[in-house]
Amino acid sequence: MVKFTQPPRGTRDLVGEEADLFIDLVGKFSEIARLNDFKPIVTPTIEYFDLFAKKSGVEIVQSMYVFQDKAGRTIALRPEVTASVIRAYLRNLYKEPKPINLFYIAQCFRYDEPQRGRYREFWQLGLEIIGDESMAADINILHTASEYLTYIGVKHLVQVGNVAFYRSFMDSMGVSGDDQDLVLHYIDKGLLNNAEKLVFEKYGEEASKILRELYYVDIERLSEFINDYRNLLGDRCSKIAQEAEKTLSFTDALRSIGINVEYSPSLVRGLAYYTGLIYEVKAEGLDLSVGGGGRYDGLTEIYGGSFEYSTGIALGLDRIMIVLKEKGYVVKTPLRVIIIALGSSTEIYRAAINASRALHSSGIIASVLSEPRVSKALSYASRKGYLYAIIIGKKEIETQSVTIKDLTKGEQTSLHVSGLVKYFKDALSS
RNA sequence: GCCCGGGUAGCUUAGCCUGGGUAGAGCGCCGGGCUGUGGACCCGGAGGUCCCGGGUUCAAAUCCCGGCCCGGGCCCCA
Repeated sequence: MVKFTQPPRGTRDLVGEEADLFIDLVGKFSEIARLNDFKPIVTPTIEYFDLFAKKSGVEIVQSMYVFQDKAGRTIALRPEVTASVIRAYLRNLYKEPKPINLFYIAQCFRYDEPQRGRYREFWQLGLEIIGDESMAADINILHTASEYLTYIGVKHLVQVGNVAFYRSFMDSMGVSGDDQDLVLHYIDKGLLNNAEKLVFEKYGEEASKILRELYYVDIERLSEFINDYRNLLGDRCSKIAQEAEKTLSFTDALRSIGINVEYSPSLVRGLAYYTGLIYEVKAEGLDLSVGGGGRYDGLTEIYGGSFEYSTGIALGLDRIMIVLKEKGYVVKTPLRVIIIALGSSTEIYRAAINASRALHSSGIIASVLSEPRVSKALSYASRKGYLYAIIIGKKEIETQSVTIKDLTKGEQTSLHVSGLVKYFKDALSS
């Protein structure tokens, strides 16, 4: 039987240090995104099921939370945010000058079997750029993501792939769209043999040989490789050569700005509507990826808009938290003081509240505890980790003073109320 | 969907294999020692359908069967 105190499977409560960490990381993401001039976007947690059914692969659709609302609409909890961003763009932002840089912080839902780093409710930190064909957009995305990860102390590696290679070659070799999806699916799973076998049986030995070579080809040799198959590729040759060039200069560019990057031919992220460059972010010390994204040019068309370029990334906040927790990351806590109102007379309480307001105006965290016994109040204060306790009781009211106790040193001083803020400003700066 | 491990106080858990008396402990919480001075310490207290149901037995947290729930692995993803 489920206890009432237990949240549904695959969801969790964040309390204490975990909640602090969560809020800290969300704040820092927003900070970095804004510094890079991304604008926030907030979209609904629920969407029409069809929005996702159109874009995402079978896997995602099957793992969605779907239900009928009271009016019989088929609604889904979002499994990801990109579809919503594109929808919102088509409705509200299409007239804006391009490119449009957007960021979001959003919880998503997938009905998977929960395990380490995989929850049914999870948080994504996302960046999207709409309306920029150039590689600069992808660099901007990854640079921003990387700047964030570095800021919070997560060492990371970016793996880069490009689905356009496989698609173009397979187009040239006459591989059907469905078979292409299957091949990419196999490659994604690391089952090159299955992919080869499929291609061999249906499209011949030559085709499977090329597929294999493509899988192992070095990025530096890619252009050369494409040149070797100039005849086969025909007029696709120039397009794919361009993609190869783009991929190479993309990785070079990332490397030149100090990002750890590697080309990974087996990276295909087969499901969604990725059209070119794709990337995945691995954090040091975690098998799971902490982020992924890529180009999805033309997704706007699928939703009935005009063609637009777009690219983006989503970082998994829950997984980033795992990395940081293992590293022993601690959120810095600012100065917190507690004001002990000794007794419950209106005068004392008023003085205590006024003191807290004065401290707040200087950015100091202060709260009032009403408690007639000093020993209890101080016990609470020290166990709660306050550095200072300010005592206000009868004596203090009579003399217009406050008693400040430094809980670390055990020292205690008394001063006039007017000197309260200055005391803590001095404490802060020393 | 498949595979493994679990479910005993708010939390972490001992006990289960090898059946026996009132189910223990640590942490936390509350109170007192201490009516204007904390942490530490000492004393005391509250808090349990031992996941649920059935079976075996004089007797079940413990053994058997069924179910529910949770975590982790495969796969896939963030």
